[in-house]
This record gives sequence, structure tokens and C-alpha cells, in this order.
Amino acid sequence: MSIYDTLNKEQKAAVLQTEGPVLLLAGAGSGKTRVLTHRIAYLIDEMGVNPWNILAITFTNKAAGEMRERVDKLVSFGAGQVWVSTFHSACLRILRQHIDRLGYGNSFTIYDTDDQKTVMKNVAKRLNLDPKMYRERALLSEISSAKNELISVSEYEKEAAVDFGKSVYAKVYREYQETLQANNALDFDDIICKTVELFRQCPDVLDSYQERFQYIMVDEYQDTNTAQFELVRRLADKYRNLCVVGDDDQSIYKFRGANIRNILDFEKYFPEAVAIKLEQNYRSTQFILNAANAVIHNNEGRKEKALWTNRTGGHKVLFRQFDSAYEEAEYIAADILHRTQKEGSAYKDYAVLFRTNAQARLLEERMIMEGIPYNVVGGTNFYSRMEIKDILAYLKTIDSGRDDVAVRRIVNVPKRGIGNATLEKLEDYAQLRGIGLYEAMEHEDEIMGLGKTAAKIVPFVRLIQGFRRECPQLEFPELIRRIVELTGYGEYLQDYDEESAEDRMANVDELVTKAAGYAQEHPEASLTDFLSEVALVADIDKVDGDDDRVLLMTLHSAKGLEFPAVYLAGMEEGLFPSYMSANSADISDLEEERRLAYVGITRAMDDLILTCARTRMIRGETQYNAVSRFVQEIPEEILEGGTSRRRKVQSPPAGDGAFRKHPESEVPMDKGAGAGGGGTPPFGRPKAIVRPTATAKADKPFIAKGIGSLNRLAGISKGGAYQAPQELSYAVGDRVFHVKYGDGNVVSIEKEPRDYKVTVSFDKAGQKIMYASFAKLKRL
DNA sequence: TTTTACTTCGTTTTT
DNA sequence: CGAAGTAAAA
Repeated sequence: MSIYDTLNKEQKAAVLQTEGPVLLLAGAGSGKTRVLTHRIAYLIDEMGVNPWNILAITFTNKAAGEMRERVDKLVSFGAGQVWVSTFHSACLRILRQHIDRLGYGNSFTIYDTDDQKTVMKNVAKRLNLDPKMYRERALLSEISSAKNELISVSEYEKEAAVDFGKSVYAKVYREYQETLQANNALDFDDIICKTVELFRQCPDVLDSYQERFQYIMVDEYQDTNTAQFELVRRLADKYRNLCVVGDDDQSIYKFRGANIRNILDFEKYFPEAVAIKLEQNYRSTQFILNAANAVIHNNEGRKEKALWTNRTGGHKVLFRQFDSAYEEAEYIAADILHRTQKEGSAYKDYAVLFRTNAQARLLEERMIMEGIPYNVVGGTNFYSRMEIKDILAYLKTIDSGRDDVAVRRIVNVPKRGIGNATLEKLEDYAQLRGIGLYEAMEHEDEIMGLGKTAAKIVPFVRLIQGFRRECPQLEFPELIRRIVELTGYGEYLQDYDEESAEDRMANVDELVTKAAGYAQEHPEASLTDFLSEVALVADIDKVDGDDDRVLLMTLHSAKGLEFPAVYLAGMEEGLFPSYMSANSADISDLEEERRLAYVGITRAMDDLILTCARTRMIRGETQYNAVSRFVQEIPEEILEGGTSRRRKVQSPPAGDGAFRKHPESEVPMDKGAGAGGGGTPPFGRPKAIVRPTATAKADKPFIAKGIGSLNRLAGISKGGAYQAPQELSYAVGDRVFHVKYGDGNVVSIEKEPRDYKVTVSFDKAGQKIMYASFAKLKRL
């Protein structure tokens, strides 16, 4: 019996259809990842395809990692040669090789949303735009959609000549793009569309990749945008072995430019395509599946699918409404605790999903109070924290110095007395000479009118020059520590905000740890490589499946995951569906929201619990919300539970508690009740519901700010977290071994507050300075 | 030039 | 409620 016999008929067909275009319509939980991995295995083991010639594109790095792992297990040999990556990292790899053909430097930097805003702010200022009329957000989103549609600056200008409303945007687009190029930077959208541009302009480059990737697979195809489609289409144009997998019902990234027509029209672009539907669901119970089907059925213009399962039994979908969001959170935490104790299930069997990141906080507080180990996925990305961005800006400046945004960020951090006035003079000079900000600072003596501030610039330039000199000798973690040390960044954090300083410093330490891990895994990597790796990590990527923790995340982050028990919190009109989409003139906005509900429901394997609150604080205002229409769309016969008017849920009722015995004795839902579906708040609202201040104050210090600090709270250190060694097993003069550099002699050892600084003269690699906790030197 | 006190305004969602 | 931006003070 072969591994392929475990597949059902359709899955098997999809695996065996290796040649030509394939459209795989895979419903939620229908085992599409299994199909993809088996297909890769089949290509290699049975069809004799060189693993080198296979490209698999996933949505997140985490998904890529999982797929790689599974392929490794399945394939007898050579799985490591398969390219499994996201669109962004695949394109980044390609661009690092060839972007010089488009007039950029190959060590370009990547701008995140924050950096984009900074650039846009400057652009708007330069063009004298009224910030009230033209918001950065709006400008950026217009440019982003243009890029996602592969509309270049000059094409946009042509459109603007006809459409007067676009003329301002056209100017902004040009200015923005020129600024990026001057800084040798790409934004997220550029990573994709510059690759397409590369393929368009350099047929030889395209050809080499077409030869390389003879078999291409794309996961989550419903979330690709036009640029990504074009990219894939060109790559696959020669051999036409393109297999896309997706589910139009799970398309939830329209706001990011995802074009649902990519999947709906696939057969138009590839008329010879074979379409296969996967409709058997292996994940959820019949109840959960029915609920999902009932909800999604309200959408129009979708490819009809009939998801079915042979899983019988299970529990009905549970619905509970609470007076306040606090009670909702209390219930969820208490219920999880109760279930884990009753059923002996693990914490990682539970996920709490919600529409907006802001909802995480209340839930988080409650988890802490109940002592439940948890992780919040998303929110502020680790790499977008102030302190991390500061350090990264130093690294970027050391690495290239062409990135004005980075230079500007750190030039006065910590305070060096270089303020706006000075910077403006520097920028004028830089503009005049056509050089970067940092370069201008190197010529500080040539600039008129700087006066005595010129003297403040010199030490900064010296500092950067010093780092650059040391850089070749230092590993990334040591370099980061050196930055912290020489700039006095620790003291700066203290100065900045005493309360958060410790947490922030811990984040910096975590960055050091990450840098060490990266350096170890990629011994040949340059600073540029490290910086670009860091730019593309999503929050979900860092979730460790082995951690026994409840996961708290948005519905968007939950895509592609599954859990035995899922809580969907905040099922309220105005929140989910959001106020924006519910009131939108465009029905498709609401439909996307409904697909999101569908994604949420289908994450659950055995138990699905929907909760909502009558009142909720949003932006400092108490809002009164009706039950979400998505709850109403679930047939009553598969829904259980109702409203709870009790003020406090001490502990959930054991077994089939009171509220479950008599669901009919309580109002099951607010169907038709209250002020109507629009969620109009009643007049004469009471004062905001306030919890006892004692509690509120008591748990405040415990609100952890991220995964890193949570681990510290729980006293857990993740693998690789550094531990300053008490004593070293080697001394000056000893022969030691290092994983990367080989053998060498210890030249000197310096004790520092947190660690030992060891200088080793390696036989082959020369002299290096490293920290003992990372170097893991072994005495010979 | 930097710090501070005050006003304004808004987020769905993220690679 | 907060972040972020603005005006005024130090």
C-alpha cells in the first residue's frame, strides 16, 4: 500500500494530475495541504521530477515551514531542494539577485507601514498638500492599490490626464516612488511588482526562472492580487504546470488588493485547466459544518460547493450573550479552565478569535487572572516596536546609510541635540548635492549656517564609522549589543519612560537572541540578509505548535489553522460585521465579512462557542450592540444557549448546567428586539460600566506587552534565550572550537555586567570578538 | 530647540 | 481611551 492510498478519490486525482494547469477548489478542512504535500512527493518520487524544479508558494512563513516539514517526511530524498516560501520571500530572493537591472542597489532596504507613513508625510509636505484633504493613509492606499494592479507611475499619470481627480495622486505617486528609489528602498507592494517588472524587462532572467520552476503550486490562491497572479502566470508560462489551490469562500483579503476573480476566472486564463473540487471535510462535526454552510449560503456570486462530513455526533454550536465585554471575557476564560479540567484537554486545544485586535486586551487580562497560559498573535508586530525599530535603523545605517528614513530615525535617538532645524538644513544640502542624509552629515563642515550644531553631528558620524569598522569582526548579536552600549540606549529607554524601560530592554535582548539564532542557522548571511528576513516575519510565524497555550488572535490570523475548540468573541452588529462593512454601499464588503465569519466557524473541529456582549467600550465610549446577523443566520436547531443576565460568572456550571437545560426559558437571541439591526444606541445611556478599580489596578502591571514579556512573566524562556554563564570553561590561551569558525586561540576575556566578551583568534577566520553566551565555544 | 499641555480624531483586517 | 499632532512655554 502506498502513501497515496490514504487519499480520497478527488484528492488522489489532484495528486496524479501533475501536468498542465490545475484548479483545485478546496473547501475548508478538505485536506488541501495534504494534497499539496503528497503532490510534491509524487512529483519527486514517482515522476522523477528534480526537487530543484518545484516551487510551492504559501501564505505565511509558518505555513511554508509546516509544508516543508511534511514534505521532508514524505519524500525519500532531496526535499530540501524544493522552494517552499511565501510570495514575498520568494520575490525578495529573486530581487536580491537581479534588482540592479532595474536601477536599484541589490542591498535595498524594505519599508514597513511605519516607514511608508514617514515617507508619505515628507512627500505631502514637499507637495504642499493639505493634510486634512489628503490623509497619508488614503494616499498610501491609493498607491498600494495601483501597485497591486501593476499600474506604474507613468501609466497612472496617463490615467490622471483623463481623470482630473487623480492628478494629485499621480504627483504623490511619482514623488513617493522617487523618494523610495533615492533611499534604495522597496515597500511591501514593490517586492511583488518590481519582480514582475523585472520579468517583463529582462526576458533572460524570466527564462532562467521558468526553467528553474517547472512545477509551481500556489496555496490560498483566493487571496492573491493581480500582481501576484501576473507573477505566477509569467513564471508558469513556459511549462504551464501550475496548480492553484483555493476556496473563494475564504477570500478575506480584498482590502489588501486580493482579487477574487483570479480564482473565479482561472479557467479563462488557462482554458486547458483541469478543475477538481474537494468537498469532503475532515475537520469539523456536522453541526459546525452546517452552521458554516448556513452562514456562507447568504452570499451571492460564489462557486457553489457542498461541504460534507461523515463525522456524526458532536455538540451543537453554543451561543451566549453577556451584559458587558468584561463578562464575556470572564466567561471565556472560566470556561476554558473548566473544560481543560473536566476533559483533561490541553490549553493549545483552544483558540479565541475576534474581529479586531483591540478585543485582545480584555481577554488577555482575564487569562492572566485565571492563570491560563496564552499567546496573543498579532497586534503590534515585534519588529514594529519602537525600541526594535531604533536598533534596526542603526543596523540599516551601518549596513548602507542610503536609507534616509532610518538615519532620520536615529540621528537624535538618544538625544544628541540635533533637532528639526538642523535636519532641515542637512536635507536641503543633501537635496542640492543629490546625496543622502548621512552622506550630507559626513560633509558637515561644508554646510553653511549650521553654526555650533555642526559640532554635534561629528560624534554621530564617528559613531557610525566606528560601527562600520567593527562590523566585519562582530557577529550580529554582538553588534547589536555594541550599539546599545555605545549609544547609551539603555539609559535612553530609562529616560524615555521609566515604567516601560525594562520591558523594552527585554525586547532588545530578544532581538539579540533572534539575531544569534539567525546567525547560527545562516552562517553565510550578511547584515542585509538579516534585515530583510526580519522585515518579512508575520506574527503568526512565531507561534510554536508545541507550546501548550490558548491562542488569542484575529480571524484573519486564524486562517489556515484548526483547533478542537474555538470561541468566536464579539459576535455583535457594528463589530462583526464591522460598522464600516455593514453600512457600506457595496454589498461585497458585507460579503467579505461573512466569508470571515465562515473562516472563523470552520476553524473549529469539535466545539464552537459564539459569544457577544450587550455593551462594549469602544474608543472610550460605551456602545450598545445587537447580536450579529451572522449568529442569526445559523439555524436555531443547531444553536444552543441564550443570554445570561447574571452579573458574574463565578465558574461555569458543571456538565449540562442550568442555562443549557432550559434554553427555551430564556430569550435565545435579540431577534427583532431592541432598537433594530442598525445598532442605534438608546438615549439616556447609563454611565460606562466600570469594574471595581481595585481589580483594574491590581492586574495592570501584569498586562504583558508581547510574547517575549509573557514568557518572562511565566518564567519560561524559549529555546535559545540567553543565559549569562557563571563561569567559563576556557581561559586566555586555551584552544577552543566554534561551530562556524572552527578552531582558534582565546586572546582575551573581558567581564561585562551581563556576559563575557571573548576575543578569539581563529586559525582560518581570523580574529573575532564575541559574547560567551552566544558563541558556545568549546575548549579543546 | 526642546519640552509641555492641549486638542483632535479614529482601525476592522496584514504580507 | 489613546496616539498623534499642534501651539505655546521654557
